[in-house]
Amino acid sequence: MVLLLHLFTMPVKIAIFEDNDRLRESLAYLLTMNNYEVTGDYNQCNEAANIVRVYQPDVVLMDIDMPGESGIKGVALIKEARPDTAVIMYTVFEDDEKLFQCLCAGANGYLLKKTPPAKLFDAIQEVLEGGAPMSPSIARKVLNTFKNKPESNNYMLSPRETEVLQWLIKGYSIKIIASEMNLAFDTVRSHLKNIYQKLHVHCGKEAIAKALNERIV
Amino acid sequence: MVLLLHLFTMPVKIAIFEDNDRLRESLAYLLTMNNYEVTGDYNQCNEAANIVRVYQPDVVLMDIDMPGESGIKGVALIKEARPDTAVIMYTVFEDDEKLFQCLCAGANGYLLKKTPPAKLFDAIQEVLEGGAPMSPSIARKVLNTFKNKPESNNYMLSPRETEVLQWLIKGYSIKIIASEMNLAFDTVRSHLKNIYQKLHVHCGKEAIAKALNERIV
DNA sequence: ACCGCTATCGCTCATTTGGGGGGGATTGTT
DNA sequence: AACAATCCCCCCCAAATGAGCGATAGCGGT
Repeated sequence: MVLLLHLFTMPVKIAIFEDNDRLRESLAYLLTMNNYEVTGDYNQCNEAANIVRVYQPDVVLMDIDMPGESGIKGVALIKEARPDTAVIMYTVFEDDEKLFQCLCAGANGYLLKKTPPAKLFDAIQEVLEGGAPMSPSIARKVLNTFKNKPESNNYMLSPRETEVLQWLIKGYSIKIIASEMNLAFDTVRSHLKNIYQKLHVHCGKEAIAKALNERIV
Repeated sequence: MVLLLHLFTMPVKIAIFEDNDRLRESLAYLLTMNNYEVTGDYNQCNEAANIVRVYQPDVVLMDIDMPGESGIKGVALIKEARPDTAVIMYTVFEDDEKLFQCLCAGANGYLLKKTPPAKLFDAIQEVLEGGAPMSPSIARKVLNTFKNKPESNNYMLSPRETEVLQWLIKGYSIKIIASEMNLAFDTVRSHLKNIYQKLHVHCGKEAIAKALNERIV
């Protein structure tokens, strides 16, 4: 509701970071023609923090490959300077490495450059409404990170062993675990020995690493 | 390309799992009227595995709250029986718990029931193209899981200490780390001592737990 | 030239841990 | 009744580890 009012009273302010001059100017033109206010377009993002502080754009379109600081760093700068600014990545890269670096830096959306203009407008609208516009292949990658590996879980830990493991992965020592669970010191060790066997590891550190990486918790 | 051909030759097959009779029938009607082939609509998903094996739907719309097995279990069943079937959750729930359980089970999309029909068709199209349609608020939740906590990292570990820590979180022993890094046993121990101080922990297990949970790696 | 920091290595000592035994109690299955 | 699985407890020993000392060498900043 508030948002719609806002849209009627003043145009959406957008900043563009993109080092390809032609593309950047095309984008600015396209957005301006569609009643967006382009507060500025830049061919590098070294000054991104100051720019968003001064012009307070609602949305930023951010390329990744630019001279100077990369767009990934750019997102971080912007999110630190003005968290309310929504940042949509706009890039040709679709490798996991760059994608997840951007997401970790706080990007609100991730569009591939092959996105048609109509979808671009949709995306801007969506991010303004609190969404997270992503190109289909990107969204798929993101969801896939949640899928469990099928083989990972079944180590047939008994309930009690699972419980001990949960204390272990908090970094607690045997002695502490024993007192937390109201067990004898040697009982906990006994459980641990069985856990190590079932996980095919030979010390607590390996067990913690394996448990946390394969989410057996 | 292949996909478009497919669309022209035969309608998209859809199965619906939804325990609200009125809603389920409305959906089936709506889809049928728009040239989709509804292979079946069901008020519970206990037999989901067999159903998708027999009718081989391209897309499944899956509710969560149903009598018998929950829709979350339903996704898992379907994905195990026929991974090629795209499953779109269609539910009123937007709590993190259920959301991430569905994603872990392998859901390909997640729509809230307040989604207007037009968007529903868009979503079906998107999932067929290999995307991951999500309601805006859901997509935002998903992206937020990637954002780093800002305060977490800066423990001022030196480059060398970081390197030692990276070996440590793989579960390696001091002796192994020393040989991997071509260092003396006591040097590694020395680094570890400093790491423990900087991380405010007092043993390797705690360090591993902290490093993995706060992604200092 | 001095200082601080890091990286490297060394030495003790007490504690923790892993690996190997063993046994008894309970429960559910065959 | 026999059996397997789980849970609980105990002992011993060798290795790994944490904590406390100290030392040298290099490197950059003042």
